[in-house]
Amino acid sequence: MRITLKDVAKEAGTSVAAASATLSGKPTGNMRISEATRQRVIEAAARLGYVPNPIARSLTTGRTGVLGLVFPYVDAFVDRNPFCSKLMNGVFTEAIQDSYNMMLYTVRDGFWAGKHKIDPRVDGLVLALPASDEPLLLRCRESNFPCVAIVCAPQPDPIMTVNADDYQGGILATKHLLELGHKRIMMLHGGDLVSTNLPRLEGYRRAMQESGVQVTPDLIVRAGFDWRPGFEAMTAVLERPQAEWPTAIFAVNDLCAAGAIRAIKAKGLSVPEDFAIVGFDDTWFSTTTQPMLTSVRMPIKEMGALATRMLASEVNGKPIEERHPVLPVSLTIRNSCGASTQVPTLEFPES
Amino acid sequence: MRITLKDVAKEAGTSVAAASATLSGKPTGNMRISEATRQRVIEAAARLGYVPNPIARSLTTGRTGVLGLVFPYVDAFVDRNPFCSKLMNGVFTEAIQDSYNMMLYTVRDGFWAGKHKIDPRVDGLVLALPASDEPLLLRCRESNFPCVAIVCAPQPDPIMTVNADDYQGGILATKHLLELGHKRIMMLHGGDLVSTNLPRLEGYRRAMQESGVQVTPDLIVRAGFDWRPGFEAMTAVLERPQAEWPTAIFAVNDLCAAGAIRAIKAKGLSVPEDFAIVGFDDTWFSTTTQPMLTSVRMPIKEMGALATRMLASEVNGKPIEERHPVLPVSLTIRNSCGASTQVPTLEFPES
DNA sequence: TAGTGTTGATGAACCGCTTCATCAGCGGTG
DNA sequence: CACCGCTGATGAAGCGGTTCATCAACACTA
Repeated sequence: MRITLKDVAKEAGTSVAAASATLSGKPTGNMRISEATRQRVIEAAARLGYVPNPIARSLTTGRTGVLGLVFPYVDAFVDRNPFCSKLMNGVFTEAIQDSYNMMLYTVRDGFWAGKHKIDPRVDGLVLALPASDEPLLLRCRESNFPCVAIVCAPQPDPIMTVNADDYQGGILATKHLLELGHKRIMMLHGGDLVSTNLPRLEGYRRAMQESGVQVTPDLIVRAGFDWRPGFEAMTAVLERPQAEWPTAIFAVNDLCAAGAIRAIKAKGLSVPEDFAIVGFDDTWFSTTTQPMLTSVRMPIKEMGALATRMLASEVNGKPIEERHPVLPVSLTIRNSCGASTQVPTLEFPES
Repeated sequence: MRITLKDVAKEAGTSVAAASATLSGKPTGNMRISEATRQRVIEAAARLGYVPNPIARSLTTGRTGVLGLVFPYVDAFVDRNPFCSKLMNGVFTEAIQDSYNMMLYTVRDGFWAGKHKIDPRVDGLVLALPASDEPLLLRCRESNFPCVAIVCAPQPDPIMTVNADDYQGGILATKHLLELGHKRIMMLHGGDLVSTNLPRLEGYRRAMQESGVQVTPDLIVRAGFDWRPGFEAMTAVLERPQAEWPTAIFAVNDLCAAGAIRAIKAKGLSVPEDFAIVGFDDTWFSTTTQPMLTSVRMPIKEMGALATRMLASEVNGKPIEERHPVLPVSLTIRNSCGASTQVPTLEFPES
């Protein structure tokens, strides 16, 4: 049988109320506890090995000390995209720091969106939903439920958002290729269902335009955020007359870039000799391709951590300086573009 | 304000008890509800948009409908080992199937083991702890808390376990190399803190012995379950006189194998020409190395799913046929051993 | 002495749901 | 008619905490 607060009170010779007040730490209202009683309660609790029941506590307080993390259910994402684990790592680490537990949800078959309401067992939600039209997002807004969305573009209040500067990332990647002398730079983009796609594409366009390089429609090729679409799109490109080939490629993410590299190799061509290529995300994965990927680095773990911290603040009623931070990105130069800078040929996938 | 059961009862013109009985689905005890009342309650609930409060429900029933998944907090594991995400995927998918939610925990700095008791907000735990001396395991045993441990070697009841046949895996890997004509086969093992290490090592020994090949101590080299230890161990080996080099390597997992491959390439040597190499796990990661890894395939996702299913059964008091299943492994042949069989040179990392 | 404050503590209500013991009503039996 | 058994439903007691209103006791002031 579980030890309850009543047991502790009896053991300490006090009332349940007094025991509650001392053990929950905050003598609320006009509740005052003398040092003597406090000690007796604490000792009694220790003697009995008392552990408060968080469920009972939640019922009255309306708070659970649990945050939810919501993922889309896409195998490619959960199972095989290091972006996901890194994000989770960030969320998790911060949650522990803030003494929160994490509940995990996936949006699948309308699991969350349709049949289910927001789970009252969590105080708030971190939404890692790549699309901004996800019904769950709307529901959070309507019911004014504390939540912060990662990588789904800035949203109107009260939803908080955390994003990386995808637009700047697109510019960085493209400029790098331009500076290496490329003109025919192709973008393998991810389609408009994922909201980070657009700013990356716009960054690309902007950089091209600034350099006075024409962006013809054949340079904008639809691929996707995974390996296979990258492979297939690139394969299709290589079936064009050689004169129409690009000399450089900006892929919407690293998996896509890796797929493209495979397609190139499958044709007996090579990177960076025949095609320079830049990816996006720069997780440990970028160091596993051959050659290692030059990639736009997003502070993924930090984004997860920041989102969680913001959520914890919101839940605790603390003010939040910036409700829609956009984190800076940078370019990690490796070997997939043949840049003249000195780059490591041996780098460990640390994270 | 939340709609409560009382509201529904009032709206339907019945008692709270009747409303509860119909909505929770199981007219318990001698509770009987007429079809008419049942309908009225259901309609009232729908009209009001009633959603039961799982916290209140848990308080009385003692059940939460939540399972916990516990990971060790090792960056290499959570962040960068596809084994982890795949396992999580399996656990998750099955949990949803069984209408359970998942809570995630990590064991870090004695977070769980020391200061905290078992969280009563979960009905059971899936423990993905690589070591079998984890205090949390003991605590579960003592308190007879429903739990199933994955990859930490079969445990005495009441703890359930799910394992892959690591021993057989060791045999398969080693035999493959033996059949390719190798004699000097080295094992890069992972040290004895991780419990899957030993059976894999023993499988290796067994296969060697069965073929009458001597296992000298220099063939058993301590590496680890990650990239870097694989790299460093192999680098050290390559500093031995060439005559003492092995011709083939069995690495304790794929990350370790990948590290070894890097070490080999760093010396200007190549795989499989100079060294044949077999890994262990066979996640999508195995197809990203150059050459692609021949690897022992564990049914990781299935293990996660099975563990979860077993746990759900246990929690529901259903009988469990096999409390300590050991799942079969197989060998996936790719290009890292120069096997003569026809192997794909282009394979997508599906999972 | 009566009135006012302050400190320390308590009983009981409450959170929203489940469940047990009880009961009204009613038709069927002896 | 008295009794029984069944159906359908209800009130109230929990579950284990938190919190509010109340209060005893004891100064301290006027």
